[in-house]
Amino acid sequence: MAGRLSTTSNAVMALLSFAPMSGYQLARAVDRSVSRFWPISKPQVYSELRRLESLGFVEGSHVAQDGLPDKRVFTLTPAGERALDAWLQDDHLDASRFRIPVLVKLLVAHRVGAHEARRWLRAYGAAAEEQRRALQELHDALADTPDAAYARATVLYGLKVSRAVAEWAEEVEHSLPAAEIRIDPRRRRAENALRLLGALPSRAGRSGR
Amino acid sequence: MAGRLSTTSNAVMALLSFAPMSGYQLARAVDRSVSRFWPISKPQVYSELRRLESLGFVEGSHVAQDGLPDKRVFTLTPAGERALDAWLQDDHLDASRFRIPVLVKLLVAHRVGAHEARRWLRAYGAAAEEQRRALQELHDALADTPDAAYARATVLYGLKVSRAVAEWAEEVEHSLPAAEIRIDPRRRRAENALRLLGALPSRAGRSGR
DNA sequence: GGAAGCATGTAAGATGTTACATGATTAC
DNA sequence: GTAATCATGTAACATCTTACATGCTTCC
Repeated sequence: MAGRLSTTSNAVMALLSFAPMSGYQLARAVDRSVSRFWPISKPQVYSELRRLESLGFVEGSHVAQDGLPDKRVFTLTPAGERALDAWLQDDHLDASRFRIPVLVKLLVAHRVGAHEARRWLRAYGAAAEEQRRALQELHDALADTPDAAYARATVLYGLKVSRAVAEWAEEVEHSLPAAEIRIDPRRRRAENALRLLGALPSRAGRSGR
Repeated sequence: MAGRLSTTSNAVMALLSFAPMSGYQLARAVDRSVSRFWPISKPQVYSELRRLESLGFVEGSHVAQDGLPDKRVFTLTPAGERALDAWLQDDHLDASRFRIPVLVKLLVAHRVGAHEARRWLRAYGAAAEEQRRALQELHDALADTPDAAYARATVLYGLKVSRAVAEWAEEVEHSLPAAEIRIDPRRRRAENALRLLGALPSRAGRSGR
């Protein structure tokens, strides 16, 4: 068992644990389920299937269809089930990753001024709010399906995070310095900012959020 | 100007806008600043520098040191500054990406049972709480540096998100079905779950959170 | 005076995305 | 009867990570 499987591989096996599927169907299932917190593109699904097949964790069988293109339907093998369960039981998992471009922009917002920064925040906050609304709806819709307990928990995660993000945008928008000199404050402030960065702690052995 | 620059490239330029740096210094600066919301590994920093140099956005100059290895110090060129500002002003930016392995596990938690799921949630919640605490400290430390307004805002983001996540873990941990049959409930429940997935909305043209 | 760590970087490979291909079926 | 969309997938490329290399300097 050399070389541990990625979260992506395991996500694919997780979906196949529900039912055998073709690559195309799998990609669609990803879209409706894990993509919210673990996106996998369609070609990526196919290459994971190739990898998993070569490991003996899934098994494809050719199915001719009429009217539609032939397909290969993949089934999780017993070895695949074991690998999936081993992953579930493994305590040492990858940390979550958050990548948020607005924050990168914000770190150099002095280049464009507070007015522009407020525009970003409004737009970003509105998107978060819209997201929150959609997830709230989904969460409510799942409320009376007891079998959906775990799925609902994942929705609740997104719901709480988007709420926090919307709040953040609103709060920061209003706390930004009201007026700001725009006529080349860059150099001076940049140097201050740099000194600041030096003072920030390193995240060398960081534990994921 | 064919082929837009990635957020990563722009993040590198953003840091260079503070001061010229070698690849090594840059990688360290990344670690202390943007890595929290936009991680960039060291080799990635070097390859971005090569790319940016070939585009004329940064310029490297050889510096001999004594005691230490020689280095190349990179400076943002005027064209680089323009590219950075163009990116800042561009409204159509990449969406944020969240990748959260626990949620993948949670979607198939019926395979291991609620007891185990609660363990995951406790561990994940504790990590989030620890993160929150560290960020709170950092946020407080920045409170009386007016120049740090934007940096503080980025810290506040992480702070609010980790607080939301810790809350979520706690709440879900306590709302999970108290007892659960573990003796192969898989197949039956799996089919239910699959039907459920089919009912979930697709995220085809999703707007980032 | 050996081990650990710093400062500088590269090579190789894994992971992930954008764009394309193809034939049927449905929508208007 | 043409345009869009579905169902199936592949090719080419971009991004990012893990592991390695090298010589100094500091620590104990």
